Amino acid sequence: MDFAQVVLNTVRKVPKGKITTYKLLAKACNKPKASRSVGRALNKNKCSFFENIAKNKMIPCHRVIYSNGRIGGFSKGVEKKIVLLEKEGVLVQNGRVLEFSERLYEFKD
DNA sequence: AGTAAGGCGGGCA
DNA sequence: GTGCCCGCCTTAC
Repeated sequence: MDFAQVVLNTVRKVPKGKITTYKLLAKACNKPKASRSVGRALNKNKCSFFENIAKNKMIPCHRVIYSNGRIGGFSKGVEKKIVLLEKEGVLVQNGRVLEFSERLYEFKD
């Protein structure tokens, strides 16, 4: 299993209405320092929700944000992710997730 | 409080 | 195999 695949599989575990961070994702993959690669892995897999839905992959990359509660750069479509987050019940304002810590989903196994 | 620089880790040319 | 790229994180100012 490739690291990227592990990451994708992990992101898929995030329930609707919840979010996570790259750091937690990296930690969940047993690579706590690979937070950067995590983001790259998602981008590599072209995690443009629609495309994933079409492929039945459903990788909610928009649920993955920074550790400081800010939205990442994503694929130049941050605002679109914000809309999706709001549709899932996650309020976002000024590029930040409201009650981010409470909505944070740690992969506590 | 916000901003700057450094460092670590995998993917890809 | 080497080097550069990045959707990051953390520490320092």
